[in-house]
Amino acid sequence: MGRWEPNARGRLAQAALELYAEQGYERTTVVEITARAGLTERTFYRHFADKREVLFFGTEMVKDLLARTVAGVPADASAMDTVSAALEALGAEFQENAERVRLRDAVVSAHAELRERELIKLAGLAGTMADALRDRGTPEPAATLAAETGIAVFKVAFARWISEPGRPDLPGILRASIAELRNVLAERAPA
Amino acid sequence: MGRWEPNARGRLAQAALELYAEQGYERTTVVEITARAGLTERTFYRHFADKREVLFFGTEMVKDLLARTVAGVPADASAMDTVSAALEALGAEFQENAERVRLRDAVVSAHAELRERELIKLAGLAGTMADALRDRGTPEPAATLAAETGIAVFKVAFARWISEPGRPDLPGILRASIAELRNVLAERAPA
DNA sequence: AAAGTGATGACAGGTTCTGTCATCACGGTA
DNA sequence: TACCGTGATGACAGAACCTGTCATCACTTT
Repeated sequence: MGRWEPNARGRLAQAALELYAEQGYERTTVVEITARAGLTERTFYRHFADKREVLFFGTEMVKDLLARTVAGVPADASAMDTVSAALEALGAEFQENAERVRLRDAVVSAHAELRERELIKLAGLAGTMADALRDRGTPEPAATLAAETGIAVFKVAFARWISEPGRPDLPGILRASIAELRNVLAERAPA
Repeated sequence: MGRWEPNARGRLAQAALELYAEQGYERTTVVEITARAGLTERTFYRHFADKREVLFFGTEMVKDLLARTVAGVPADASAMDTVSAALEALGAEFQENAERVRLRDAVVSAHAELRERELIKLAGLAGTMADALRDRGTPEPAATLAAETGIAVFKVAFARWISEPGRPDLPGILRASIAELRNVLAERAPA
């Protein structure tokens, strides 16, 4: 496997995250990243589609986690409870790598270009969950609604988790947010 | 007001939409757009922050519509019913300009870069609605949850509206989607 | 008529990203 | 041992995006 220095991809990702955090995303050039990783600009673009993607190549693993969790939920669970279980599993994983997740979020949140990429990745996660729900028998539009709503709740809960460093229970915040959403939707206009 | 040829901004936006539709977004250069509009590349970037933004400069008007509608809903309406009213107002406006909306959606949907921009604009709309809800007295996290969830439903309903050219009632699809979401959330796991 | 204002043109230059071909390390095969 | 194939990397050219800067032009104000 290893011919030159091993793990070129990982070295590029590490160097990029460091430089983006140290001096900002915009003021970091791809040439700087490759210099720190001991590679050339052209090689960067062989591993990552563009300068943003280097922060998002973990998305496939997240998709797998969500799809596997949805598939593993007992068949008699409701669509939204299934989505909830998947998001809580993701929340637990974030929890375990809190430091890295928070650093990465700080970098991404600081730049509109990176937030855009984050949002389309989140939309992809919703699509993955909707597919997994349909595989379990949830019909449309319920599957897509549950998945998209779940991602919307995740965004809100994640933001709360980030904003409160002393409150570490992301899965708990997720459960509470979904419960709160049920209340918001159950509230109807007075007669 | 008008010195040179009038409405440079509008001519640029029109030329861009035409070219993006005719030959694709990626294969259209900014120089081509400005040539069709009778201007120079530098002037394009004085009117629009980048090559994508030319398709999204109507967002401010949409924000105004949502904020005004939320502010105008009777004070005793629930948060989600208020969001619903705002989205239906936006849906009605889309309905009135169906042809342009559909053409623009076809262009945006065809390119990941443009979808990214669309998603961050939608996130901005959610923020605007959350602000307007807070101004009405809705507390957090209910305001943000209602706004984000509303946008999630809008995405689903809009996609359905686009996919069914013979079903023109976007406000109706929005109402139905929110009702469906209430059902999805009310469904609980069996004891 | 002169000065001021704001939009546009012209030009240089940095950065991102792609296409293309050469080079290198290693593994297999005779 | 010698040869060849494979896949990753280096080297280089170039298009397109985007920005900074200054000059120019049309129109307004005094």
